[in-house]
Parts: sequence; structure tokens; C-alpha cells
Amino acid sequence: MDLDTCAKALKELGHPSRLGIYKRLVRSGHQGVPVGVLQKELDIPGSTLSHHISALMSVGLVKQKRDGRTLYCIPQFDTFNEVMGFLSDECCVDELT
Amino acid sequence: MDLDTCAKALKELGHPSRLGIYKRLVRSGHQGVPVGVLQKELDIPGSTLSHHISALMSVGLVKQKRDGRTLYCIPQFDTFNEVMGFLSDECCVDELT
DNA sequence: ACTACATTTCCATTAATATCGAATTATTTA
DNA sequence: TAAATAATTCGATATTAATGGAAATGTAGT
Repeated sequence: MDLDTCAKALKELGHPSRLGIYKRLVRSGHQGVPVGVLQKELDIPGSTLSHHISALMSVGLVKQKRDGRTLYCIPQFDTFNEVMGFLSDECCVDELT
Repeated sequence: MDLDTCAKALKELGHPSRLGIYKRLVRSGHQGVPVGVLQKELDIPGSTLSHHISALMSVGLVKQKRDGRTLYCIPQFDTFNEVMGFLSDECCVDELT
């Protein structure tokens, strides 16, 4: 992961609603959470929520999978871990105490 | 650190120039880097750079300390670590392999 | 006091983001 | 195929962010 890619991901996580969405998704693990459940739990209007979800998808932090009428949002741990890796490698100090 | 505070910090890191600035500061450790050095190394116009720096300061990721005519930018590791802590605690999975 | 230097603040412009009701698309069930 | 449900896209508006030249501020040396 390079700096620009990392910055884009951080930008999308840098909004309280989107960070809340991602946090909620992580709680549920690999099976994901339906958009409608997010909408009720986080109390965000449908269209607004939809934009936030697609912002998270645009940087690979979330994917969707349809099951009948419901769309599940699934967190992409790999992408998140790459972001964490970049921050850890490039922006952390490792002082030998 | 709460979600809103974390989101604000991530938002500021979520810009390639600012992430680059922070990364550069971390490289230099506690003594910091003069604004002018950042300006030359990162090739950003003075006023633009100044805005980016104050954005990072507004969320506590950077502080400044004057020494004569030069202003040093000093990364605030504590704030950064709190951000990392929040992400690690609230947005990471800990699967027992 | 004057000049040079380092950086910020002012100011204006342009671009991007956030928001959400209404209309639309996709899917299921009767 | 019509109605119900789930979610997106459209469209319009409001707000915030990014950018950088020019003017102002603070500091040091002469």
C-alpha cells in the first residue's frame, strides 16, 4: 500500500458516520450486515447511508453481496489491515526504549 | 478517545500532503522539522503548507515550537497512538486463528 | 530603525463533500 | 402481473475544504 492509497482510505474513515458504519460491520464479522439494519441502528436516511457505503466501497474497505432483496455489507479486513500496516510502518516510532 | 475525535484525526491524515507531512515528521522524531524544510522537501507553497500544518495541529497530531525565526513542527505521538488504539480496539478483528 | 528572513493570515476562487426527498431499479411473493 | 420490500440513483442545495498569491506578523542581525 502506498501513501496515496492509504490517504484515500483514511479520508473515507475520517467521517463519523462512515467510521461508525465500519466499526459496526467489524462487530458482525464476515457474514456482514444488511443495509437496512445499518439504517435502523445508526439512524441514517437511506440515500445518505447509501452514499457513505459506496464511499467505503470505493476504497475497498467494504463489499456488498446480495441475498434476495437484502444487500449485505461486508467489511474487507485485508484492506483495513494494509492501512494499519502502512501507518504502523511509516508513521510510528519504534524507539528501543 | 471517542469515535468523533478519532474520525477528525483520520480526516486530517486522509489527505496525501498531510499524511506525507506527518510521515516526514515522524522520521525526524522529537526534535521536529522546520516549516521551511518541509516546504522545500515536499515542494508545497508556503500558504498551502501552513494550512495543512494547522489542520494537523487542530486535531493534536502536531505542535509547533519556535526557535528564533524558525518554527519547528513536532509530531505528537500520543495523539497518533490513541488513534491507532481506537482503530485497533474498535475496528479490528481478533480472531483466534 | 532598517533589511532580511521565516512563516502565517487574509482574501478570493474553485472544487469537492454531505445531505436527503423523490423517483427508480431489483427482487420476491401473492 | 401487481403489490410490497430493499436499496440505489437522481437532482438540487448547502456546507466545507483546498489552493496559492499578496499582505501582514514576528524575529534576528546590522
